[in-house]
Amino acid sequence: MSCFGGLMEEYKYISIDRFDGPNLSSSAFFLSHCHTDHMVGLASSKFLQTLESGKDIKLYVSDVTRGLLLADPRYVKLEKYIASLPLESSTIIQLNVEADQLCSVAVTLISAGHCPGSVMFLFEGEEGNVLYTGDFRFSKGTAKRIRSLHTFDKKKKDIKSIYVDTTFCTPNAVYIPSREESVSSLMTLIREWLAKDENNAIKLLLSAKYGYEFIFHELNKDMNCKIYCRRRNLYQCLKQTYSVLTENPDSARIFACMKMDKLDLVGEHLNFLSINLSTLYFTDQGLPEQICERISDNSYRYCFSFHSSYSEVCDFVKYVNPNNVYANVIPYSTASLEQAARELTLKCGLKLSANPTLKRSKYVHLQPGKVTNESGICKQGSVKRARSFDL
DNA sequence: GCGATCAGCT
DNA sequence: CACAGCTGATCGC
Repeated sequence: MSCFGGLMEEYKYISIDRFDGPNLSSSAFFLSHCHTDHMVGLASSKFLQTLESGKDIKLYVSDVTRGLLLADPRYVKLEKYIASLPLESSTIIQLNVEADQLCSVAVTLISAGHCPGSVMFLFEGEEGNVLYTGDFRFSKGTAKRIRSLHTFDKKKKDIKSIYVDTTFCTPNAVYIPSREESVSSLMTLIREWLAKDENNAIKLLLSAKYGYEFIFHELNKDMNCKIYCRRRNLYQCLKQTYSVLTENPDSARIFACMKMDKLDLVGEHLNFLSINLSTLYFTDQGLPEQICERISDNSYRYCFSFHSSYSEVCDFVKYVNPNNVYANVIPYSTASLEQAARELTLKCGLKLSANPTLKRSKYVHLQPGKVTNESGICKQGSVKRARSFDL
């Protein structure tokens, strides 16, 4: 769950993944992907007023994110102000920072492998090269294949700061099965259950709106059937996914449902096997290859993650070799963003630059959805100060 | 009656 | 179990 407050130490005139409070003074906005903890304030009238101020303020997103936003009535009114940027190609953005002060920054979108449309943002300009990862899932070795992290002569770019998805930066999540491993095992179970009886059906319990599309596609290929999804209409911009889903429960044997959705209307005559897709927290005693857990005869829990494991995050951060590391997420069993950044830094064996300005950081990182006043104080008193770790 | 916000739940 | 999101209550306009 993102705790990023929206503002970075560098490029203070832009906001990313937060659209409320102090962020409303920003001159440009970036949305990394369509999960609600990254969209706080996006549907608010205050944010719309900011865009309508006539200062040419835009919301920059990937093409797919734009399509997903516009499929949701809450965001249609933002349409005029949404600018989609291409992947892996640097775009120079001019910004009206103050009344007569122009600033420019080059931004590159990097596909983040978290959910449809998800991207990282690489900013390059006077404040140095800064990488905001958003949420991501990269397997080991992905970083060296990302062109925009390299110069034309294939040398690594110098990265001043990285703002990292530290969701699973905890010793319990050093290893998480790949999506392929998860889905392959999942399909065996589903195949067997469906073959047993023609009234047998599958209920996939999901906890996020987007991020499970890989499963839908693999199941569709393997079982040659469409997957029921109440929210199929949100996928209109993704023809492939749209085509493997159905809104008609009568024709389906596999039902993808949000955990809190009431499914009472669907398939009363069917004999359901429930599969809860969640990311297990692997304990020190747990077997790393453990993917599923049987809860009862007709209920399983399966590990499926759209965030990188701790070792995948380390592999990426080591490769990028930044001077400063900031955490965007407080991992389970970790006290603070600072601790998360410190531990990640140590684990990656990074040598950080001593930068005195960072010690005076006033940039608050917030718990999502808890802003109650203009000064950005959380209701629960959980204001987090962002700071990189100086060795 | 509407939108915004929040507690509670999964 | 903890990846994020929905429902329903309440408040203010």
